[in-house]
Amino acid sequence: MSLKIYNTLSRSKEEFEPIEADKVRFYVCGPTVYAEAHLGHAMSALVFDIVRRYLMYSGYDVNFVMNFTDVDDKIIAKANEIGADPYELAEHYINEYKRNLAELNILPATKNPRATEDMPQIISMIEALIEKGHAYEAHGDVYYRVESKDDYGKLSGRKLASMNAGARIEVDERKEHPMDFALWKAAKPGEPAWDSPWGQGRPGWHIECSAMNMTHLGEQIDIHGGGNDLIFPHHENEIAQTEAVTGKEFARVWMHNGMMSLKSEKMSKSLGNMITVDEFLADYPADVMRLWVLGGSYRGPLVYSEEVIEQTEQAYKRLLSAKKSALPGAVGLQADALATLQNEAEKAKADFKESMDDDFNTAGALANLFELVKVINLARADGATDVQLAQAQGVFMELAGVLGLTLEEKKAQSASDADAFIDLLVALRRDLRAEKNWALSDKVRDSLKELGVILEDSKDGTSWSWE
RNA sequence: GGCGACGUGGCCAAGUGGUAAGGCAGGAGUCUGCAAAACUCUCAUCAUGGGUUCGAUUCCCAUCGUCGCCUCCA
Repeated sequence: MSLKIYNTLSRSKEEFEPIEADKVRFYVCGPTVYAEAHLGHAMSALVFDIVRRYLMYSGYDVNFVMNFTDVDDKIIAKANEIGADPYELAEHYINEYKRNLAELNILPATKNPRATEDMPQIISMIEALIEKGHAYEAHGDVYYRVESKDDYGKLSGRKLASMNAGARIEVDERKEHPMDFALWKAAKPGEPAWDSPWGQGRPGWHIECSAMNMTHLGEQIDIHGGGNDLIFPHHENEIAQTEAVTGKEFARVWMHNGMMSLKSEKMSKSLGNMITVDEFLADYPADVMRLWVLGGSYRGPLVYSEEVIEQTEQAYKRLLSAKKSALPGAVGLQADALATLQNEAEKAKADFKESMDDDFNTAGALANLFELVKVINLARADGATDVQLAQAQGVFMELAGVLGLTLEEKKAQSASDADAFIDLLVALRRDLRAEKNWALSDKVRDSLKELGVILEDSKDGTSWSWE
């Protein structure tokens, strides 16, 4: 079995073959940092984290670069609005973003380049484009000439002619063609600006990604990812610029995640219908967010609703059940039953890989994981000992880890302090139960539940856990 | 208007030319003082209408519906 990935460029699944064997050059478009990260950002980041983890699991050495757009109209506008320095504003949100990623158990990028830190490369790339006739200067601005290459539009499947017809944007007269886009914008008074051959100014949005790609990964990369809202114009323009400069194919595979929506409307900063990552994580473990994303197809939309999140939370609890220890009085499995358990675990692993190899079919992989949960729980119910469960549970945790699930149950702040008292209550309750004082023993159980401690009785004793 | 995606049980969601994974919820059991957990059993004919085929949910066409992009956006 080999990995197949859906390539937006060809609109089909293709066998994945990196440029250099065993190495993957992976670039993902990060956010423009002027506001808190919302669940849509989290979805995208999780999708590519899962892709990256699976590539690593498959033996690839992954060089994962995600940029931050830290100079842009929105950042400047927001900074002016609140009277802050644009650079510091960006700095603030970059740190917040990184904190959110860490909380979501997303592996840190190999590199997080920022537009403002690669200015010389951006400028020299624009110079190269002008030199080759793909760009032109006009009053301190520099525009990319979309008609200079005849494959413009190949990613998004658009033809210049048809776009022209529907253009409702006011056409800037300095442009040769309405679709020409800015590589460099002349500075207006008070805006952050850098020196350039065309005067003071700042880079356009698309060129920074091209320049950062080239600087940090090289002229050609294996995978370029981002939200599907970036296909046009952002990624289309990135391809145009980069290929115009290098004359080589830019990215082998273009991956795009679907959008998150809230009540049938795309969640976005500009629409204001967003739930921030912090808001979500205040109520649910990071694993629930990840599990929710894993439950669907990364290319499709994800619709937020309380009901779905609660369902996901229940599913999460079921996943957790596989980790539990053997029952107190476990007598051990017969040899054939143990063999079945281990075979099933290996089968789950093989099925899991097969699912993931098919364009990261996480919903299928998750189903394979749940099948393993069932097998483990069944073995435990049949009396398997901890030692006998270990192999299957090891496979289970390995696969969960590939998906980035930690399955760590959250502990109360002062867990270590409380433990002794809870143990004491459980011991007292055992005596109450021995005396068949059900009223009091139930009261202890109910009261502890209100404090977030779950008691579970079995004929061999009582176990407890934090909710 | 142009380009694209999608429409599977109450909810979420895989998948296949030969009658449909998994999760949540529901129903019935086992276990238990009770509860919880776990386990067992149970719950769909795949938007609609045509067509191709021995046979389609899966291929083609049309219709309806939902969503995304075409402007900043993960």
